[in-house]
Amino acid sequence: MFTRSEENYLKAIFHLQQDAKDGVSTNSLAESLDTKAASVTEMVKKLAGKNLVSYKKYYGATLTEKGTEQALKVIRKHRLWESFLVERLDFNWDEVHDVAEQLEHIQSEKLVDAIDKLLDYPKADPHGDPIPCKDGTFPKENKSVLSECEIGAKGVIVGVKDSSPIFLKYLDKLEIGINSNFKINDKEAFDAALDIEIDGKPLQLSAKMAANLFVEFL
Amino acid sequence: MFTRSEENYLKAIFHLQQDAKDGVSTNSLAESLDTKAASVTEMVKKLAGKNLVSYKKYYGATLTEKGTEQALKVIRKHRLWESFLVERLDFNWDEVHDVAEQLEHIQSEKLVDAIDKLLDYPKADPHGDPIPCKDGTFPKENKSVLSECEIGAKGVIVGVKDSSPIFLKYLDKLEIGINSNFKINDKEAFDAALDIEIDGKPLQLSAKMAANLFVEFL
DNA sequence: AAAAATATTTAGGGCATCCTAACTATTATT
DNA sequence: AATAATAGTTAGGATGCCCTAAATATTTTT
Repeated sequence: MFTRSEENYLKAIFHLQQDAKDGVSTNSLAESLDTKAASVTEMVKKLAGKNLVSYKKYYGATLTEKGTEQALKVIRKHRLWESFLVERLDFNWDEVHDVAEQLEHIQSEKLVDAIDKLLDYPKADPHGDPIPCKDGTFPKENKSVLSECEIGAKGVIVGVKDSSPIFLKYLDKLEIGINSNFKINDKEAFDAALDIEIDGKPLQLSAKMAANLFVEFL
Repeated sequence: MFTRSEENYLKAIFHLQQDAKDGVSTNSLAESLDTKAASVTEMVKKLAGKNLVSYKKYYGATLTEKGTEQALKVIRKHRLWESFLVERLDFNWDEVHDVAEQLEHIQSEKLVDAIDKLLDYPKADPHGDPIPCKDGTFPKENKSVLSECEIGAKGVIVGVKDSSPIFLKYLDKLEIGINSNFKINDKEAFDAALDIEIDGKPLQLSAKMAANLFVEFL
């Protein structure tokens, strides 16, 4: 139906759209796809021709409904495969991304659905990112950023904002993971570091760390 | 490491090499890859340049050791994925081929090995084809073609020669599958049809059917 | 062994995706 | 508002893999 390249562009546009409210810029797409602006312009035109994005010269691209649908299918596959790798094949959460980037392009609805069923319809991937439902809707989420929580807040880590291996491995080292319990004891006035307990163990978390952890309250 | 197209060529050459003892012809490759002879010539030259096949103009192609190794890796992946689809995702044996054709190109040794382990190191895929070991050797096989067995022979179906959905579905209809027991009661002089019992149920199998079933004796 | 049939290769293009370099539009600075 | 800086587009070319048509080699037939 769509080429691998087209799917990658749609996915990238979808993700960049989440932050920036206007059209996704050529340069940001080029950076996120590790390609050059000229290639992006070309592809975006092609996608516009297929009614997957709407595109106005010099003003960036936005996914159409059709494009969003397709992007979500790819993201769904990516996150389901990541879940499968961790849940069933004992991959660590910092080593699933590249493989999932390949697996997300496998064309077989039957296969995705079977993986979904095998995992008992998971709501989130190993990084806590929500897995789109078949119909393109997202499961309801209710998460906050740890750095924005009040002193005294208690809850559970439910996701990471940054999924880079370097961050994930650091969390492993600190024994912080999805489902870890936390309680914020204090926040340093100087650098906004948190005095926090994770699964009962007290430690300090830098503001940058805390800004990349999603939590839910108990 | 290698492109999808290169991998497909290597695999096709490997399979065609099994029958024909001299080099694999341009035309047979073109047919089996559903492409044109001119494209084959071009690609075979490219593969020869990479030392994956040895090629003499007008006399066909043969895999080098390096090419064989690579072909076996792809075949291993294909057969492991087919096994996974049937064993863990409840695919039927007639619907795994196309998906496995995609999955076989996923680049991740860790992934293949994990699937292998998950399935407890299977020796054969759902069609009874042997799964190459990691080191490129094949598990020992000891199978015969049903049509060449003697009257009175007893044993177990262990594989199919033809894996086309049309044949596989027909076998399903007749309730013949891998591990079915058989006993040859008679062979018709006229058309070599077999009077046979499959799992105790007597039926007639045409010579053509019998020629596409592999068996092992008890 | 010459002619006919078949198989293979070469020549010349096409399409998808990428690239660099040159040009143009938009945005930021003064 | 003019100029400088930045972002985006266009032009032209490269690569990988495919194609058709024409040329050539091999094999089969007579």
